[in-house]
Amino acid sequence: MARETYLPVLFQLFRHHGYDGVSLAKIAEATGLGKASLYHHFPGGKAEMVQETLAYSGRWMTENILGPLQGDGEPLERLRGMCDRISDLYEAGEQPCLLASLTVGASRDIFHAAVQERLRSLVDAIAAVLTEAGLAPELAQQRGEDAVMTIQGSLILSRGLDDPAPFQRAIAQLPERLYQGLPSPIVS
Amino acid sequence: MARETYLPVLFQLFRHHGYDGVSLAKIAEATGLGKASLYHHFPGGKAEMVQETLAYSGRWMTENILGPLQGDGEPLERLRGMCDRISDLYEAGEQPCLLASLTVGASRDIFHAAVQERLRSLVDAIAAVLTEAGLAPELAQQRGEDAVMTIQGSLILSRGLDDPAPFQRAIAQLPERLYQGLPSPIVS
DNA sequence: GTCTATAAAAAGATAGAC
DNA sequence: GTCTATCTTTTTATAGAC
Repeated sequence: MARETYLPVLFQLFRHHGYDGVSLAKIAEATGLGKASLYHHFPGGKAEMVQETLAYSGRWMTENILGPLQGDGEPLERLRGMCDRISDLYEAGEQPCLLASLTVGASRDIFHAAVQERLRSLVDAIAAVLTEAGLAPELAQQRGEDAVMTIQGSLILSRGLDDPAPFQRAIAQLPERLYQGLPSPIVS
Repeated sequence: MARETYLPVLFQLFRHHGYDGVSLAKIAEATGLGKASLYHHFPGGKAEMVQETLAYSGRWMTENILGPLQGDGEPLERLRGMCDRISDLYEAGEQPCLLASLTVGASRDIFHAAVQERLRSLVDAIAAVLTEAGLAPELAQQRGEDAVMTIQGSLILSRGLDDPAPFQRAIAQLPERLYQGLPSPIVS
């Protein structure tokens, strides 16, 4: 089996348990591979597994979020599409965020640069859409940050409360909130 | 030394590294105690240390946040005071949240109920202030949720970006945002 | 590419002296 | 209340057969 086969499993493991919470024994069990086989696919051990998992989720992000955001539909529609994909990624508020989980413990230092770049690229992509829609660049940047903090915060809250409603409501309101003060196209 | 002496140290360790990321060796080093001495103070081991740390931070929360929120000043002033204490707690966006760190890994299952109760009590306390100020209860509840998700999300973002500005801006804007649509008292 | 076996280190936990 | 010493289990990692 090729290593890509195991990336979805690793993704689930690391987003839920973080770096320190995942042992090779757990990975072996979840993948069905022996420990030695894991080292065959990932000679660098757990750190390399996380690196590859980050790259895997980064490809998903680029393809499903960043790409469409730079597309050519109406800006507001692109933001709505983004929220749909965000909801998919986190399964309507039931699943944790890999990036957030990696900011805890030993992994913070190891993967900080990668996490930072991923957060920044999402903030920037949202800001670019809003700028294109006519918002002042500085305000657009702030709203990009608002969007990401809303996603992250609503996930923490929904999972902490065991209630997906706050996440779902926040995501549903997000496009209009980001678009506040901008002319909605083709209202009539 | 009494066990309370070590709670601030444990608080820092667990908020930064979570449950799985903190070993007894680290705790021994940070507290200056031997492992055996730690078991003298906390016979239940690491799990009991986290329990006590949660209780410790809960007392701080009650005294500095929940109590003042139920006080008798102007509602808007109470919300501003809450934001000041929140900023203290997280050192203007530099420090992570214990509750959020405990939602990762093995600790999620163990401490989920405690984390849930803590989040809910903050949401409810904010909602109560807004209801008192004249907001419809359902909307007040949503804004309580918005407040907590903003705090959590801005922390993740600021620490992820290595830039305290998003946290500081979000916290600075929070009281007025929560108060939106309500009459600000004594404007003239 | 996967396995069994094994080694080396770290982590959690306890006994018993002071 | 703190320590040294020790034990057990878990974890990471590797060697080598198939």
